[in-house]
Amino acid sequence: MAERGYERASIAEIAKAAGLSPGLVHYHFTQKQEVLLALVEQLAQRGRERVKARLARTKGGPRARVEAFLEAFLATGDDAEPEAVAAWVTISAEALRQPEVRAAYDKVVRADLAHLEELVGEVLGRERARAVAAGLFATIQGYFVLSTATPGLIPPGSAVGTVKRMAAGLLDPDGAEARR
Amino acid sequence: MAERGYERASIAEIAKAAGLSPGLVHYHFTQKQEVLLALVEQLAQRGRERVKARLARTKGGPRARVEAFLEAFLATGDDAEPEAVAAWVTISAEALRQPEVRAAYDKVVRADLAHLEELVGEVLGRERARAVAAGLFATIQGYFVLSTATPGLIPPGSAVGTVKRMAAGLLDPDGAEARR
Amino acid sequence: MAERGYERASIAEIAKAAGLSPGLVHYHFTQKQEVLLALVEQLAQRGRERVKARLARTKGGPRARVEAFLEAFLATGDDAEPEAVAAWVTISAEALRQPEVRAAYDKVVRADLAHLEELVGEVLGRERARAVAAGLFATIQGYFVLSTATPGLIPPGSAVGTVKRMAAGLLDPDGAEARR
Amino acid sequence: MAERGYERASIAEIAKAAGLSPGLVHYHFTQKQEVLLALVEQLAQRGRERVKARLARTKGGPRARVEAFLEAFLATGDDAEPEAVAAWVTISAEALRQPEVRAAYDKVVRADLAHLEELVGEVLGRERARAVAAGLFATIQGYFVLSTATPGLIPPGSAVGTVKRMAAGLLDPDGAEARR
DNA sequence: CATGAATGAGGGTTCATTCAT
DNA sequence: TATGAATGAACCCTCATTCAT
Repeated sequence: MAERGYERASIAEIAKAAGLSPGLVHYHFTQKQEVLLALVEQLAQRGRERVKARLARTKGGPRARVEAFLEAFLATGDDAEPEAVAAWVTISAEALRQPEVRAAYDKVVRADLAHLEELVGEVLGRERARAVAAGLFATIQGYFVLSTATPGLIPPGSAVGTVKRMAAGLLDPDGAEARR
Repeated sequence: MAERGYERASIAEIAKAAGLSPGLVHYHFTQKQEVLLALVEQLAQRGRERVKARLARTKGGPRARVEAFLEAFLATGDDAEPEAVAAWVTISAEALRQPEVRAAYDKVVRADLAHLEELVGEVLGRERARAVAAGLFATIQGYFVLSTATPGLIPPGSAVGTVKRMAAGLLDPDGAEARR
Repeated sequence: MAERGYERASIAEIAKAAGLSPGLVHYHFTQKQEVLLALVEQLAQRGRERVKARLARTKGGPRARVEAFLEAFLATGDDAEPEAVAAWVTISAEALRQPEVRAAYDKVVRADLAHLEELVGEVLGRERARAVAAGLFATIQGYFVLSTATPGLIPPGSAVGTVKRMAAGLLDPDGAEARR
Repeated sequence: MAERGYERASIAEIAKAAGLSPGLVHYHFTQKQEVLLALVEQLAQRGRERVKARLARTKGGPRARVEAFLEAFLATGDDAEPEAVAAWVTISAEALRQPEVRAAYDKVVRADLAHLEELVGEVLGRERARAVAAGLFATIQGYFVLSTATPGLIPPGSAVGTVKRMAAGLLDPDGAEARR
């Protein structure tokens, strides 16, 4: 599904790639959609682990923790998973049409966003945390889309740095805005 | 295609919605894909006009012009076009798989991004403008995705304000970062 | 469908028998079920014509008209249509499960039964006509089933005569019962 | 099978309803068809018992015994088994296509019919008994079909009475016909 | 420029049946 | 006896595309 998209990934091909017979796929998954839902869960799980791992080795304060979260999604190192990113973009597109996919996607996004909001909340007051977290999260999603759909457009390696500067600006209590 | 997605939007249904016969659609478009490519062009055109209109009525300096650009994509007023946003998200997902769509998408994104980069360049030096513009553009794309795939998640009306604050932070010469 | 039954009559086979491509069958019939519904209509039409024709050439009184109706369904002559009978039995079985088929079947049966009831009503009072007509109609249906499912069981040619005697008994005002 | 029809009653579902595993069903029945054949036997057995029970408590003469037989199949009381009737209609439809089912169905019908013929033979001479019994049996089958496929059409409770009057007419030695 | 019937490949899904355990 | 994963054929249905008119 990451390679071909949801519709063009046929059950027959999925089965073949997994070394299964087409019938067996339907023995384990009632519908094709459930394969996608399972993928959502898998990616969500992997994402949570990445965040957890990054936070675990973060020594700094609240700001550093927010940055660790952003790095977990955007760092381009050995652990970058371009296929997972492509899968995630595919899922978000399917979430527009399939209610069940939307529900699963929504749940994952809410959980991640809640986590980021919590981290942001340690720096800012709660009232602004929601919008700030949502903005940073949107930036992550946007980088996902652009990095897969228009490869080469984003200056390589710039994503993490840029989003961190965005975070810095948003988390700055007396804001750049104030100084204008 | 905005409603059903590319694959599920059948030529027959498209024709019906347009008051045409299926055969006539193929008289004007060699392949189904061309309908999508035409949609890309249409949306791009509309987007350019929105930006142009916003910039035309902007009185402020360079910073205000950057903000006008951001507003053109994210302002939630009478001229909001949720269906166009859904179409755009669909297009970006198709760009992952179909080379021709990718090319068209890429072209549009590059043009828009170049425009934003130019506006940003009036504030910052050229060297940082690219990454900053890319970051802000990614945020816009991300808001597009989240607003259509998880409606209700983004605090209503917060997008423009948040992205403006992000811009302010990024455009601030001695940056919040510097003060840390 | 008359030959193989509803489930085992595949669209591919139906198409082939009709000299059509499978896709074309679905161009004219939304679902396989609609083919069956069309068959119901066709059989009903043919049935009505048979009754009409028999009644047209009947010279006798009300009793003869009832008998003409019965003959239209059970006479075993040149115009016997064993395949139509098999189709009708198949339809009645499908009517048990498929609501749409049931509705179509019900409509046809009600119309035929109403006609018979009217004919019977000319002999008996209205109040008993319903039950008598229903009984004779049931006998017709039963002969249909038995003649196709257990060929050779029914003494050849006995159906019409027997059901006419049944009718005579039921239509007899002072009934055989009375004399017991 | 009574609920869904033969084809749509999957082994998996049958197994589940019986609290068995699909594999075990095939341990006891070589083919799915055998499940249907077993059902035929079961229904036949139950039918024979019903007739036997009715005859056992019948005090009257030959005519009463014929009526007892008819009541065994059509009486609508506490012991009515609509599901069994639906099953029987299903079986008769399958008998049209599957030779083995036809054989089983044929055997059961012949046995029942022979019994009825015997009872009728005690009133009439042997030579007419066959056709009369077949007619009455056909009526029973027809009521089965109509009562399940078009519920509400047959005046409730009218079946037994009507078929008894039919029997009376047929069994009347100097027949209604004679008096016409 | 326009219609809409026609094609045929391909996809999701079901399911009787098998079989290792 | 019993399980339930596994198979693979078959089926209904969809749909982009073609084409005679």
